[in-house]
Amino acid sequence: MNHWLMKSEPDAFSIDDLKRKKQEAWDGVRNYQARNFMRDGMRPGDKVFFYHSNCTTPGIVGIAEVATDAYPDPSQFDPKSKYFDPGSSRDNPRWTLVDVKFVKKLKRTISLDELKSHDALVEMPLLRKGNRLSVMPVDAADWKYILALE
DNA sequence: GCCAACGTTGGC
DNA sequence: GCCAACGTTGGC
Repeated sequence: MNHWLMKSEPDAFSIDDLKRKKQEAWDGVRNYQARNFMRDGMRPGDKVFFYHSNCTTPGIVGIAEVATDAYPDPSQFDPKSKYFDPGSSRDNPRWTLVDVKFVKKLKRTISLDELKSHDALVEMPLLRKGNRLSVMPVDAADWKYILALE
């Protein structure tokens, strides 16, 4: 069982959107490293920190769960989608995704500022300088530590 | 809105 | 294979 962190801009798709829809295909990831984590690392049942980025208080706002194995991201084939990738084909899809389902909202946002204030977490990919990955692994120990902050 | 950091593209 | 140009991310 692996643990993950996935970023979303709440204006585009928030934890409340996931709560309402219960499950969602995590489309639009167009970064190879993030894709590889979803394709090669994620398994149904893995737990995910849902992170709000690009907002007033960036931070972890909830828990989700990987609901499917990886499969091709349909948006890459749709010329009308902003995620359309003319370099990809149905025979050989470039981008994959997983479905993610809602587990719960945290009682409060564990903000990026707060995470940064814990020496125990400085090695987290999320807190490393310049990291822009939208999908990344979380150590089991860090996962427990952060959950205990809630 | 700014800009640092970083990934991708494409000319050579 | 190098690297400049460009686009995107995301905190601030």
